[in-house]
Amino acid sequence: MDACAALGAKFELWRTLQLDPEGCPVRGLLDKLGDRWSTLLICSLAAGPKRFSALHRQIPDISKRMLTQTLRTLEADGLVHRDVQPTVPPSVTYSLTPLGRSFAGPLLGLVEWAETHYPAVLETRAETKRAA
Amino acid sequence: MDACAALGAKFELWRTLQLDPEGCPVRGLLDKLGDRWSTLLICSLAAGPKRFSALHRQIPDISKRMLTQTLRTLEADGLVHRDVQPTVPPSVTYSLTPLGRSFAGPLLGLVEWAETHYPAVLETRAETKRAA
DNA sequence: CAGAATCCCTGTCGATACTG
DNA sequence: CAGTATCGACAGGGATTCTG
Repeated sequence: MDACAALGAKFELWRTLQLDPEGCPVRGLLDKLGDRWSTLLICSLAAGPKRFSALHRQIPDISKRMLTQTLRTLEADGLVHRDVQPTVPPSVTYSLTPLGRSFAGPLLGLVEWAETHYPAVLETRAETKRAA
Repeated sequence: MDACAALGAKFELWRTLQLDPEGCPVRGLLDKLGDRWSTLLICSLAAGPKRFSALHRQIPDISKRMLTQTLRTLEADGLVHRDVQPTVPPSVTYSLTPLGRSFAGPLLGLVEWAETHYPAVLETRAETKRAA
């Protein structure tokens, strides 16, 4: 059975379970990880633990608000560990948990697919635009 | 080099390229595929071609509006093929393109990770909630 | 330094009604 | 059947300001 058939089979199974978010991992997890910043932060932290301001410098176009919020969500989901040193000024270091690191494999697969096929997608988009 | 280090290395590379969406596949593609419906539709179509109303029945809580819109985006990106039969009443069949099918592999990896680790995530979420 | 709090705008999305 | 059109609600997210 190829990946395509396997995916279809899984979908059929979820469907019989009403596709509710609690029971469907795709909806429960990918909804969260699918936002603009989560995956990017995981990629950044995959290179090693980083402090809040270091993360902010690496991804300049995220606001402090969204950086905080996204990190907290990832922490609540158990993918990221937040280490607070009670010094003055405070120093907070973020790192991937074992669970977060275990996510690197599947994510890398996705990223490699994206790198490989992104040119083709851009080409298709351009054609669609010309046709319109 | 494990997946985690590989991911970190890729991030470092993108960062030197300004992380702009045009040059960064993660931002250019996962932003689109990361919404609530795209991956679900790809899963459904992975089982085989389906007509518009069949897709709608399989995913009851998507509106016709979003179903149309999401399918059109996937078509514009070259992942989905739209086949219109000019009959009365019209019959439109959607299917995965070869590019779309090639996406099934990485997506399956993600789905399997989600299935495996979703219980742990739910547990962590529950703990966080209790602590709050 | 690492946020918390507030304001406000924008796009996203659902509901509904209509059409070829 | 397979959409399109329009409206309105709501939340995502940016900018700014304040704090321990």
